[in-house]
Order: sequence, then structure tokens, then C-alpha cells
Amino acid sequence: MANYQVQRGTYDAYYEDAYYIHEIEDLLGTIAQTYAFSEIVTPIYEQTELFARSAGEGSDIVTKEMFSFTDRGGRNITMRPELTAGVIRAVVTNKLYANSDLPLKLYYCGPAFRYERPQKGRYRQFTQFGVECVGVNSYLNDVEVITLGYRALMELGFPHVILKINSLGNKESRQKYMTALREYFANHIENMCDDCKHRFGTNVLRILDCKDPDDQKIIQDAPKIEDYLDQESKDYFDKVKAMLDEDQIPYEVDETLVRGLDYYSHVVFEYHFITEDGTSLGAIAAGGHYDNLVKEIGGPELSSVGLAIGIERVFTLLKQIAPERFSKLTVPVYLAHIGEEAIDHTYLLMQHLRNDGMIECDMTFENKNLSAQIKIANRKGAKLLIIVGEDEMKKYAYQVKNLEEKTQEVVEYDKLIDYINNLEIEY
RNA sequence: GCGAUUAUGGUGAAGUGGUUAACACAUCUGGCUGUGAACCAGACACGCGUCGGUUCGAUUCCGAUUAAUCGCCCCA
Repeated sequence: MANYQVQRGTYDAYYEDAYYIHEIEDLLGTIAQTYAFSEIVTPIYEQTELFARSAGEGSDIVTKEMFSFTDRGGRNITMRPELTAGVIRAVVTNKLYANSDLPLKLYYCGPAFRYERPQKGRYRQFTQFGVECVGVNSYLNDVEVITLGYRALMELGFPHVILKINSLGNKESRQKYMTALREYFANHIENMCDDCKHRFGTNVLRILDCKDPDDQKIIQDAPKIEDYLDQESKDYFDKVKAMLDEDQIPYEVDETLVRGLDYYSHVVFEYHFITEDGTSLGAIAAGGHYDNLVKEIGGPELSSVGLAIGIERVFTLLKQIAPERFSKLTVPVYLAHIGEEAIDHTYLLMQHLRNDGMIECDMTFENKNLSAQIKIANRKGAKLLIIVGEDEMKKYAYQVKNLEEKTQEVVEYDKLIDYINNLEIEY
């Protein structure tokens, strides 16, 4: 007999987990809607080329983390490693920019795939929620997205969130800065760690993130992005910061924040959360401004700003800091029958409650004795137990027992739904 | 892709180179066929992640493999 197991880096969600993950996604969707973003659903796979172009040929995502395959028609296919590229592709394919008021404000939620070493809050199939604002015409678009992310995390129940922001400047500023960095590190790279040597070739900016203490000393004296931003880039960043201040969104500027995707420019940001016992899952959400992606993918020149939230990371952390929020799911009303003859009658009564009263209820179809049924009701967390026996069937009036207060009274068939609704049971 | 730790039932877990793999919780049955407790008597791993090896014999030793967790890389 084959012994199947869940694939590495994937997981099954059921019962409370499935329910609350959905609740988190719904809440995020609602918040995005209040910011006037509308949902977009795009395919889970796209042609490989799309991701190779958008994420950057040299990025780790492209070089070693993609789930790629050739389909039966010989096409090169990749399971999306992130959703932005697909969303922008959809915008271009459907020419959404042509007949809508800009900017386009879209949100998405769905699975993404990266072939990585799994860790806590980090899976090979994971869920991203995010927003994209395509065709920005004001620094306020950036502010709006950053704020949306911050408010969303607060709304989800994080007691505090560290928002880090930085500016990579426009394309020219960024180019100049990267050249300066390359020149600077060229003289030091010999003495730096292997990872940095690798980054030197692929993405110099990433060297700034290095945690090696010896490298840190070298990095401290490296050119600062601030000095390479041209006036336009500086003004842009200043205006963003000023408005965040105005709107009382706390942030800290982190000059080493560069992000891994090649398409970012101007403002980039990350949201971090550290629990009291020091657990950090890295960024729980992150995003940035990008100027060239739409054009790169075949559309007009449109600047955009976007943000992605890692659902699994959010859920893992929230469960750790506020487990009481994710309480056991219950069935509020349970029906019990006495004697085999009462089962069918009870079933019809249950259907009446469900269909005419939208009352969540359940019963067993087995002929069990009453105490066994009470036990099941308790296990399911029922607040109310309706007992159907010989007498009750004759009179169409039932014993309704409040399992918490241990009280009991007789309620007639016609009044049952109102009776239950008036109790205002908390689900 | 690199390094480290771990792996026993539905759950928490103890344990040993050799007859029946503790204990607890949960679950099921009966004592108790109209009311949630307690109690009593039973049941519940033909198996110790998987596959090989050493051995007269392995869950226990060795190897490989798979998975989880942690660190790195990277990222949500």
C-alpha cells in the first residue's frame, strides 16, 4: 500500500485553520475594497518568460526557485512565484489601462510557488494577498498603498508593526548609485564573505543587507543612496515621508532596505513584526514602487506601486500572539432524539430550522441514548439542545435545553425559530 | 543550494539488542433504553517515519532516504 504524504513545503488546512485563514483573507479583501481596490483573479501559471523578465534574470527567484515545466504542447510554463507579474500581464493583455480612469487599483489573493527550503511561516506553496496601483499620478498613490498595508496589519490584530521604508530613486539615480557601489566594493570584495562575493556579481544592492559583522564595517563606509538621489527622487521621497507623518503612520527609514526584485524604484517598504519572545518571521508584508514593469511586459509607460502580504506568516504569528482569537468552531444548536421512532421526526425538525431559520444545527442519525447525545452536543460546543421524544412528537412541542445555564423549557414547533433567534446565541 | 537537531498510537509522551512496547488524555462498549458528572469492567500501536545493512534476533546499532524545526541564502 502506497504511503502518500503531503509534499515538502505544502500543508493541509482544515477545521479552524481553514476557517480562520479564510477570515483573514476576507478581512484583507474588505479593507482593500474600502480603499477602492477591486479584485483581480489571474492564472496560477504563466509562460516562464514573463517571470524571468519581470523578477530579473539574475534574481534568486528566477535562477533557483521556480517551479517550471514544459507542457504537452512544448510551452515553457512556470507556476507563479509571485502575483505582480501576472496581474500586470493581465492589465496589458486586456488593455485595462485604456478604458479606465487611472490609476487602476487592483487587489489579489491566491497561491504562489517557490522552490525553497521550508521553515516556519515559509512554504513552497504559499498564499499572497496584495494590491497593485497601476498608472500612479501622484506620490499619494505610494502613500495610500503603504498606509493600506499598515492599516490592514493593524486591523488583523498586530499590536504593533515596524514599517521600514527607503528610496531607491528613479532609474538614473539608481544606476549612478549602483555604479558607485560597485566601484567601492571592488576594492573590498576580496575580504568579504562568499555570499557578498556572489552578490557583487548579481545584485550589488543586496550586499547592504549582509549580516556578517566584519562586512558590516565595510558597508558602513559605503556610498549612501541619499547622496545619489537626484532632486526629483529626493522630492518624491520627502513628500511621501511628509504625508506619512501627517497621517500618523510610524515608519523608520532603513538605507539598507533594497528588496530582491529588480523592478523596484523610488519607494520600497517592508513590514516586520517581532513577538515578545523575539520570534520574527522576516517581513510579513513588503512592496514598492516600480516604473518599468508595465512597459517591460509590453504595455505603455506606466508607473505603479504595489504591496504583498504573506498570509501564512500573518496567520502563524497571529496564532502565536493571540491564540484565543482562533477558538474552536462550534455548532450552536444540537438535536437529540429518544428512541428509533423519533429519528426521522427529528431530522425533519432539523431541516425546518436550517431551511426556514438559517440556524446552524446538527444531530446524529444513529440510535444513541440521550446521555451519549448530550455528550456529542457538548463536544461540538452546542449552546442549545432540542430533545425530541414520544411526547414531544405527539404535541409538536419540544424540550429546549440551554446547555450553559442548565435550564430547560418547552417550545412549540411554530415558535422554535423565533425562540432560538431571540436568545442571541453568540457563535 | 549549504549546515544543525529531531521522527514511537487520535494526542502528550516513557522505554528496551530478545517472551504481551509503560503511563496519561481522548475515543468506543457494557454496568445505566428521557438528560450533561463521578465510578466500575473491558477495548484501542501485528507497530516504534520509510528502505536497506549488521546480528541467531532490532523499535533500540549503522547507512541511505523522506519530513518537520532552526541557522545561512533568499523572500511574503
